[in-house]
Amino acid sequence: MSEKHQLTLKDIARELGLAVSTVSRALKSHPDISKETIKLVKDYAEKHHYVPNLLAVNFRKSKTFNIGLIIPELVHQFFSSIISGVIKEANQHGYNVMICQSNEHVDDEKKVAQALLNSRVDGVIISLSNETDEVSHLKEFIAADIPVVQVDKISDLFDTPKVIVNDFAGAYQAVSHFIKSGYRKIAHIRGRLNVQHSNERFRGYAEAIKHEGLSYSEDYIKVCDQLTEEEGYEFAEQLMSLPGPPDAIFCVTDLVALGVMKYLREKNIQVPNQVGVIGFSNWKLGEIISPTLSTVHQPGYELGEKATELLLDKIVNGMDSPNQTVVLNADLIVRESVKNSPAVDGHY
Amino acid sequence: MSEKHQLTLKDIARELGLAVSTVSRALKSHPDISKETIKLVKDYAEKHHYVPNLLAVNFRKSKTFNIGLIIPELVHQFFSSIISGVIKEANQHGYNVMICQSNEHVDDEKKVAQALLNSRVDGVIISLSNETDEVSHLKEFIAADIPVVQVDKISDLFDTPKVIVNDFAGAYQAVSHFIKSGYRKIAHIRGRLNVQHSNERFRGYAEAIKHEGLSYSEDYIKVCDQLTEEEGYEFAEQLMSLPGPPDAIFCVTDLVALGVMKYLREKNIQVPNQVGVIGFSNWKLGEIISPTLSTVHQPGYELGEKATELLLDKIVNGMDSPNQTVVLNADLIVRESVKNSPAVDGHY
DNA sequence: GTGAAAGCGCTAACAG
DNA sequence: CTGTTAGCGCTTTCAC
Repeated sequence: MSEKHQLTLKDIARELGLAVSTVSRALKSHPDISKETIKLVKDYAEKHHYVPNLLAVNFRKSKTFNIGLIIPELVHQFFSSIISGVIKEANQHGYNVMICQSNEHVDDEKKVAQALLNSRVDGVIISLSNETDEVSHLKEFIAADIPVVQVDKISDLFDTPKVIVNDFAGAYQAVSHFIKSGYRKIAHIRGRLNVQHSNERFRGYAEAIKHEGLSYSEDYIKVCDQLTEEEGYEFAEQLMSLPGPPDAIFCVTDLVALGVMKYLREKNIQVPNQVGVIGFSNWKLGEIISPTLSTVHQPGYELGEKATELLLDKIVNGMDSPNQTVVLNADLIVRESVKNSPAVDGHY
Repeated sequence: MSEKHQLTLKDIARELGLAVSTVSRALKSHPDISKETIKLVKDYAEKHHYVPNLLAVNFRKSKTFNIGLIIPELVHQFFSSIISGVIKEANQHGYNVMICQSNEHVDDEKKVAQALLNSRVDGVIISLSNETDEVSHLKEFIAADIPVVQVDKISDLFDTPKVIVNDFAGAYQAVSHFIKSGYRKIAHIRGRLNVQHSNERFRGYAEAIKHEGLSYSEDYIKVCDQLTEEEGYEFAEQLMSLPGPPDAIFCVTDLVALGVMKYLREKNIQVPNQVGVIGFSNWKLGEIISPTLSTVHQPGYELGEKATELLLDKIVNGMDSPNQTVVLNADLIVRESVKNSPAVDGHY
């Protein structure tokens, strides 16, 4: 294998009988440099495959061109969509992404935050762990002049740009669709009371029902703790055993909806004719089961893109710009688990 | 906000009346330095939260402490498991991971390879795209003295350390299990003829059947092109319409198996009693459908860990060590889609 | 227009 | 044991 001493500015300068600084400026088409010299240098660089030593450039500029991304877990369709959006947007602007997992634990979150701080990332995007209820470890970034953007799972205690999904509108849309399709007794299996997502989805559910002049009984609201299929199954059983069982169930997430569908199938309750089901998140598996699951799509990829856009803006233009909160739409995807009444067809 | 000029070695040297080099060496407990000085310096550094400037260190050492990871797609359970393993192992040794997607296109693969080359990563882990049939773009890494490790989707044209899954043994295990459970007419929906995975799984199928003194007819072998649920459904229909339909179907991947199960459910063919089904990959959704799907687990996380281990070895110890190929086991996970004959219980 | 020189923070040979 | 010195490759004043 040949000697692979990488070509440096010095080499080019020597060969061309120029000064290093001239070569450096020529390569960036500095106005001071004559057209001829620029051409000369650029041609030489191209011909000999000059590649700037990023290590040196970054050192000189005190920039790593790395941004940190802290998410609860990597192996998860929603989060990997976010990651994908972040990477694409970051790479497009010459930045790398350092991915860290908190595993939904605040201790891990603190550890990786410290690591990112030490490795001098240029900025950080974070989606908070479920356990996180104070943000001192994140404020250290701000203290070190490193911008932060929060995405999806955010905290009001921390003033940064934020990108979130409109859970309220998504839920509202789902429940309205139930009503337009002829369902009247709509139950909701919701998530924990202290989680913002769950509260917003619940609010969307309640508002949609109210807006249509309907009402729901407290019996129709069930609270999931772990958001598992088993809980869905369990709560479906409870709901369907009520004296007046619901004719539609809106679930806080797809996995819970699958548990519900499993129960209904076992009891030979027809979906969507006897009971309609809508989930939330648009997991791949909703397309695969039968009947296919109607759900509310969360635009993970776009969340990642947008968050990165906001972060790069802060990195490039400084921390002083105002901290906006961007809200992306969560849209209903209608599949077989909701019946298709004529009243609805008219609308779409 | 206070001035946040980061503390440097120079600062410490000045404060302590020492030379910069002494401070540098003290911080790494160099044997030449006296215990007292070491303690003095370390205490000071600790007290004032000295953090080495990685940019400078890396520049000096010509090391980025970045490794590149090229995978076909991020939003995919198997690949995100690999990523997760790579990140964990890399971080543990002070390396970052730059993730790039080829989107299963060789053109994208070439582009990201070039980008990684330019950004001077210390090493690369790659899982080839389906389209990749020549590896000149990867050999450039070797020419630049950057070690490469291949994982899962590999090429024989490129001599590097490799980490793969024992597809043959996994398939063999699955089909043997069918036979031990009392199934005799076992079909196989396989993948493309030019894909190594598919061929190995087919070989495992064929060998297991042969070993048990059985045989299969060519009618029982179907070739999937896209590995979709639809193809599974389609081929299940074809298989079950044969004059002598199979009593078990081994599928090249879980998604195909789900298509098969969908067909069987619709035709009211009982799984597992009339027909047994086994998939491959251990996707999350196999646990959720009913009956739950037996499948062969591919250890993605472990693949990622092992590949990183091999890569770091090359990075640290140089490129000259021999290129080993590590084969990890793919183990059968028995769930409800295979009947539980007494003959089997005895074995496990 | 171009060149000379300084310096980013750190490491490592070399010298005492 | 510790200090001096040089230098990694690049950018950026400041001269000419």
